[in-house]
Amino acid sequence: MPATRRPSRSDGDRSRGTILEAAAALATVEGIDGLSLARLATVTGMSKSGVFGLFGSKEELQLAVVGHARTVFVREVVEPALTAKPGRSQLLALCLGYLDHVERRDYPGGCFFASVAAEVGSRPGPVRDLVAAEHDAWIGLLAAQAHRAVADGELPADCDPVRLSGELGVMLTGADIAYLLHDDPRIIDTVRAAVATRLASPDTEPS
Amino acid sequence: MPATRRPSRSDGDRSRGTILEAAAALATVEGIDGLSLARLATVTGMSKSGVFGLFGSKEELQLAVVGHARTVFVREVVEPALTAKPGRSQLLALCLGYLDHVERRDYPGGCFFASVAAEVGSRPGPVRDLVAAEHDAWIGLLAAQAHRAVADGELPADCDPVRLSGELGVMLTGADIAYLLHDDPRIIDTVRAAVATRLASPDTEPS
DNA sequence: CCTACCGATCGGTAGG
DNA sequence: CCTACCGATCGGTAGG
Repeated sequence: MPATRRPSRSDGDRSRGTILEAAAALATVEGIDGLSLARLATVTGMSKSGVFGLFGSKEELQLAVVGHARTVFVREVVEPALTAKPGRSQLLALCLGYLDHVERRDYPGGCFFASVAAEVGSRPGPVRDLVAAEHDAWIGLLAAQAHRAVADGELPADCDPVRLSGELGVMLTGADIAYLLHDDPRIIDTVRAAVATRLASPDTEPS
Repeated sequence: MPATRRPSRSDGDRSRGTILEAAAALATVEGIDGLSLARLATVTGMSKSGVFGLFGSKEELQLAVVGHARTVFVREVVEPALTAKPGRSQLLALCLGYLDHVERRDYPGGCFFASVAAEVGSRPGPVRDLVAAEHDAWIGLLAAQAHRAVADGELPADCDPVRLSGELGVMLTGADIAYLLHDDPRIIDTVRAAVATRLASPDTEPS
């Protein structure tokens, strides 16, 4: 049993991870289209064509960056909320976890998906499609807990889980962008309170 | 009295206007940093250095584009709402006017300020500062009507106009981005209903 | 306002 | 993974 490192995690894998971590953070500031192979090479100490070779094209790099950001989002926002009781509590924990993630500045440009969604939302292509799919998955997570909360009587029976989750998602994305623009934590607190209120009072919206 | 055109609006003024109109629309899709003098020259039929000369630098062009977008925003969103009765009605009209503006796709990339705020929010500089100032002015407009609504008894006395306007601003920005990403008008309808509900029910938020 | 040009940087390729 | 290179495009300048 030699002490040499296991081949199961190659240098290439490690390089990929290093690049993706730097790229995801950079993308929240410069945009996912503003990523440059040369800059990533400099940051990670590789050659430009070395970075290129690991991904095959800039678009493949961008798709890999979105996948990496998803992993981070699950770890930083979703998983901590899973300890809360399913239903209203977990729904609230997911929303507050998102706002904590933004306020913590896990990425310098706030929430990766809010930032990139605003950038690629009006630019059709595989990157937009993947970002939209991940966003749907996130809203679906909120909707599932909203549904459970209604089923358990924690929210009014006439509350539409899909509309409620859409409304919450909109508030969270908006909070991220307003926070970036002003660097003022009061807007995060305002949205924390608004989310809590929304989940405490009956859903009296007209259809 | 010769029939020749008045000198009060020079060719340069007209060229500026043509460029700014194209640039504002382009910026909502490609980003305000993605604007290129060469592309704007092609679109407007000028030479690249002709465009450059009218503004002096790319940054000056960007600042002029933000100013133009402000004019459009006032014309498309603010002014139509001013016919509504000051207070709760005008506050609602401003919010619904914003959502109409987004759904109408006055710009291909939705609301200019939401798009550009997400882009430059984490990038310090004059462009960010100007965008932030215009955003503040918009929220201030909402806050003034919220204040009036409270004073007139149209909203509960314990409703904080600043928090309410921040909350509304967040919902509107979030709606814009979600609509871009999915091209689904249902999210706009959901937010229309949420805004109406928010302005109809008491402000029961904890401080 | 134009043509013609500058140095820098881009994504990607050749060849190893 | 590397060096060396490609054609294209960038913001900006010179000179008129």
